[in-house]
Amino acid sequence: MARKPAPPGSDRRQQILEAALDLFAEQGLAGATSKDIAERAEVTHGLIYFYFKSKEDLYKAAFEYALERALKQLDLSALAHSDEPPEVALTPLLARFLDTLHSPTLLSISRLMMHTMAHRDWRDGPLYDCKLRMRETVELIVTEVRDYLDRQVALGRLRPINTQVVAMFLVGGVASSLRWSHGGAQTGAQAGGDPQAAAVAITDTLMRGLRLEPASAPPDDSRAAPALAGTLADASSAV
Amino acid sequence: MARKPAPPGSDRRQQILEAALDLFAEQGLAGATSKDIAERAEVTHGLIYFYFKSKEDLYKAAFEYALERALKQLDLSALAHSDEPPEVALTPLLARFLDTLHSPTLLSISRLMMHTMAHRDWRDGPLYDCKLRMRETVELIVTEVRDYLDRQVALGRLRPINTQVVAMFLVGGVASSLRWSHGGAQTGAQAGGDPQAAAVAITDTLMRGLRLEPASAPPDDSRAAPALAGTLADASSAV
Amino acid sequence: MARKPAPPGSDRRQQILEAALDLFAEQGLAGATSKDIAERAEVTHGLIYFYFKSKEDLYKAAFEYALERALKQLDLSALAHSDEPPEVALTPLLARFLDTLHSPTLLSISRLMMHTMAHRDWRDGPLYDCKLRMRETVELIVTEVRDYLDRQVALGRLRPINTQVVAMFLVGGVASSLRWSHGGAQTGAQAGGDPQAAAVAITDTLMRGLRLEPASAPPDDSRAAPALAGTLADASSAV
Amino acid sequence: MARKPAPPGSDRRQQILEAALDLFAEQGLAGATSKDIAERAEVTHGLIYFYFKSKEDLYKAAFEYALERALKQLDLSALAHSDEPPEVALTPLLARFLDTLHSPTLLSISRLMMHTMAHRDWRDGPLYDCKLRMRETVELIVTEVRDYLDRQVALGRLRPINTQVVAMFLVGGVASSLRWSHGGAQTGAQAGGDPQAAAVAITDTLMRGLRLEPASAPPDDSRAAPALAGTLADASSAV
DNA sequence: CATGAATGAGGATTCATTCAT
DNA sequence: TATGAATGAATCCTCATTCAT
Repeated sequence: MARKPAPPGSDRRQQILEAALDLFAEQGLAGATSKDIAERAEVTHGLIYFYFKSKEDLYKAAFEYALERALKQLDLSALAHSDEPPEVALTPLLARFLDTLHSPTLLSISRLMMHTMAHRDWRDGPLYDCKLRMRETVELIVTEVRDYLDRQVALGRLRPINTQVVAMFLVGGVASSLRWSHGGAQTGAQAGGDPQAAAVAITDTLMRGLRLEPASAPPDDSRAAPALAGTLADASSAV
Repeated sequence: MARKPAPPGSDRRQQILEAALDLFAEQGLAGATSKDIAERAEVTHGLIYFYFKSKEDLYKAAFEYALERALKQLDLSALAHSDEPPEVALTPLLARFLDTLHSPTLLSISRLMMHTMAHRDWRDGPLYDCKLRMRETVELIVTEVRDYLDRQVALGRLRPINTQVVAMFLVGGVASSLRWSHGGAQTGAQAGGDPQAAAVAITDTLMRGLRLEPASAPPDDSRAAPALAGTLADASSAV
Repeated sequence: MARKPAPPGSDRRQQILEAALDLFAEQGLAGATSKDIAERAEVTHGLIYFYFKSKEDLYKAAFEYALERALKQLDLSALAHSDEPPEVALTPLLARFLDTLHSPTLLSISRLMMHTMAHRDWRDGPLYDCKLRMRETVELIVTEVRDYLDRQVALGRLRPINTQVVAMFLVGGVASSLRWSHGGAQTGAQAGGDPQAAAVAITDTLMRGLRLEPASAPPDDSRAAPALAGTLADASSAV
Repeated sequence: MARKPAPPGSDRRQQILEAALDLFAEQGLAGATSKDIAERAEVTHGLIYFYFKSKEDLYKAAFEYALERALKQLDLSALAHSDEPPEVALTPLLARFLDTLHSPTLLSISRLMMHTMAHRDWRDGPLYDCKLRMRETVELIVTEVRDYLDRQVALGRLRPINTQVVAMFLVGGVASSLRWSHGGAQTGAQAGGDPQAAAVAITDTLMRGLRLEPASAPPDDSRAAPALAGTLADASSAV
């Protein structure tokens, strides 16, 4: 008695994935029910188990789906191999990052990832795969940024600071913005602020601190720089 | 059938709270079961409902309990009214912050907060109170830091930058560190890194970017400063 | 784990309703357990919540179901607009009423209604809807009887007595029979008594008191008395 | 740690009984909780089990307590051995009966009895004792009324009708009034009007139907009586 | 492909009852 | 007498999952 013969061009699997993304983002793996997901996808809940092995499986699929979408929108390729100065190469990337995290369409993605991270998961836990995947991705991004910074240092534009630490701090600091916006407000745009402007402000301030400045106080730096290098090296693992 | 007469000196309510904190941190509100909580607290599950109205109520109580514990350990009072330079006043605070977030005893607290934030919660949702409480707390901390920075600016130690933005970035950036550590690893201590050292690195770098430096190139600054001021003003709401 | 594919032609919803009617009748809303209902309906308890929102909802549905069944069996339409004398119009109605109340199939219905009435229910209590429904129904019946009596008075067959009061007493008195039978015995059929005869006895006696009789009719009495004696004898068990 | 030393003159047992009466009346045996009863009695719930073996036991005690109170207020003694005409002996009794059932203080008693009767109870069920007790009591009342009617018949005031049946119908009919008031309304006085007037109307109408009228046929009655006696004997078990 | 009835384990919550104090 | 913390069986209800159609 399969009535609705599936309107041509409709992709039920996609609908389910999209609905799952939203609901898992709102409620987490345990909180979202398969019935609710089916309802939001305008599909009967039995169908979920045609396309996905289990709820857990659906979570993983939704996670992967979200991750890919976010990475595509982020477009790291612009940074790869770039030798442009930060204002040209880095700032737009950060702006896109902030955009990604705050855009209404992708807000659920960042929330989904927060749920994924919040979970304490043992090696055989349901979300463990997702957490591994996430770690990989963060490393990918940080590496890309670090490589860019390395090139800038080589070009003599930045002080020879520990680029790994700076990359992590940069990415982490920007990412944290979503903590406050999600944690605090319901509109997601409450803070209003133009992400573009925020990106400029952040890179500008940080770069100012990293810039290779001939006129800076030599005695202070000579003492600070080595110490800093050491601590940043250690700090890398903490960030 | 009330057998065990409660070993003297034991505080069952406390035990339950502690167990709830751990389990909610690990699994979230929906994922943690009252039975598991009772088991970890070494208490029968019926007793939970003697001390708490519902699982939700227990979550709120655990959240509040955790928040207070974290704030106490953070000890903001050291920063209040301080006119000491950043190395003396700010760095130890950040170090304590990082400590708080990473210390094994308080690791569950930060995870609990991630769960709280990850949740999309409507005005009448179960975790809404917690989210409000969290927002308040973040604001409290940021305000304290901003006030300190304002005083430093007044003393001529820092450029007259938008202190609100800087405070948010500082706090947010540091806080983000727990994202990566929790997101990636299972040991919680994997990143190892001395929080003390990380705090030094972070404040040092940021302060370097903010420092009022007589020797810096006036023409560059005169152009950069206004632009920066403007974007930071806008950015304040975004961070 | 959906095994049994529902024997064709079976109406699970009906089975549940029927079982619920029986058990709520026996034990009341609070006393009957959903597990027992499911068992009696030969259905798994989960299924109850597929067809009904809650136990309370099931109670209401069972109540409505019972009420409709009773009203159909009562068949008030025979009385409506009738100008026949009481022996023809009223007595069969009462007989059917008694039948309804005592028939083994419908015994649970009357018990269910007693439970409903016994409950003290505030405007938002679980059984309030049922009580309203019941009041409506009683009023419906009483009104029908009163209208009939009004017509009889207009035809000069009865004294111009307060027909509302008489209608209520008639209906109430007959209904009370179930109080005693239910209150006392466990077989439900113990009182045995032919409801037909009881109905005759009751209308006969009451009508004798209401009849417009200038001079009591000796010939009528001579015929009535033996009949009365017999019917009252039978009725004794019904009252 | 027995703090409150029980104000002298306070009878905790009584308080509990009273509270139990109210709550069992409102919710039935299963619906009322011991904690609620304790609260209404302004007593801790542990104390209930000092005075009563179990909730069931408390129900029985409350039932007995209520029954005695109702019987006292009914005061059957006025009818016993009375040779007064119905208007003098019977009508006031009915009026008191109606009063008892409707008086706010005793409303809970009648409700408690409805709960008791509504219950389908097997020989070993929790309320079985109460149902037996109730049957006894009804028989007691009916017998008293019947004996009175017998005396009236002997005095030649009433036709030699089956007095048992009449007594049952009288008591049952009157009792039914509470069905409507409890089932329908909250004021208890909605339909009924003045219980006094109702009592008059009822006895008047019934007596009019039973009165010995000069023209009635004696021989028929003499034949009817023996047959009647037999069937009535059976009827007794119905009460 | 799609449906939705059916299952049953599991989870939150209640509550009668006990008992050390 | 009186208290109230503690227990645990029982209850209502949910929900992931299956499968005949």
